[in-house]
Amino acid sequence: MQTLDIGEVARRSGVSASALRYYEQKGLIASVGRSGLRRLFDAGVLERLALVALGQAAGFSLDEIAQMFAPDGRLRIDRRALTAKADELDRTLRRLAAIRDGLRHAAECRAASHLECPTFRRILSAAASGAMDTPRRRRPRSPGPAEAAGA
Amino acid sequence: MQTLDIGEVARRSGVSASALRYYEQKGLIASVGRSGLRRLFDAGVLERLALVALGQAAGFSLDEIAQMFAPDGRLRIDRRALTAKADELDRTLRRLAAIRDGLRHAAECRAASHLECPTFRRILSAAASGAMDTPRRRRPRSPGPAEAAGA
DNA sequence: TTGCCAGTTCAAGTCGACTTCAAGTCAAGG
DNA sequence: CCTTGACTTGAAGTCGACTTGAACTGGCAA
Repeated sequence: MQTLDIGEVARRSGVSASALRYYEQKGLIASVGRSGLRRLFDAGVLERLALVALGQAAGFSLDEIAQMFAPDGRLRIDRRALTAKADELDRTLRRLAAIRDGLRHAAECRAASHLECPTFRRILSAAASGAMDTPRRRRPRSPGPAEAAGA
Repeated sequence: MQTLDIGEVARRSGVSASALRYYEQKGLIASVGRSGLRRLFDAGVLERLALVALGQAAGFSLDEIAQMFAPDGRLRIDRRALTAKADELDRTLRRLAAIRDGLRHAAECRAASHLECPTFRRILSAAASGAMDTPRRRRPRSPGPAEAAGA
């Protein structure tokens, strides 16, 4: 199997070289050797990176994702953790949907002040009660990936 | 109208005193005066905090939320921004729903290895293509609020 | 009058996921 | 042979939203 240098992996995966080194430190990926100082990666790293991206998208931290790989590199799925995360996503989805509706309402509502609009006040009190605690913002991530992991 | 000290506001709103001072620095809330060194807040601050919480839940940064209050303290709604955020939430919702389904599938799928499961591979390639870039994780936030802002 | 305790200030620290920087290495091309 | 430029390292910096720490203040009860 061909080996790729870090720049090649970066290009194909859309993950920056510095991030790749960071991932290696964290044990998320491994290089298969060196050419001088340069890391060489097996093409399989692209699939691995896709798994990492998927885990991140699901809301797992890099450390949690690292747990999902057995020392031998195989996938070690914890079904309980996945189900728990799916349930958490369900809750998040409900919360975000409510907020989206609230935003659309606020953008259209013609009440003199939103504070006088019953719908808005209902949403507001939900927020005040902590029922809507923070989701967290997505990153900028600009670079055009380019169809990694031949799936 | 009665005034509240910072501890009282913290208790009623579920927002820590240090966060309240931070919000004041940022111009998100204002105290109505002092008693010695101690800030005094008008009870209206609770509604204001509910608005802040709502903005955060919607994914606005504190700076963006600050923009939504006119200098006089009234709400200054930018309908365009709200609609844009609602649209963004729609995209996020779709993405998260897809991932949730993927997680549930992965938790139940009996393929020898997930990497051999077509459904999983499809999801994986979506992740690899960057189509699923990160949502961002919710904070711990433990303290039991207690029904602030009499809405 | 004293001493407590909740408040105050400003500076620095935290967390996660990276990025950036300075200084150094090395393989290949001219 | 020498330059170039993509790589290497470790340390430090970034961002947002707070928290924590140290040193201090001041109103109120005993």
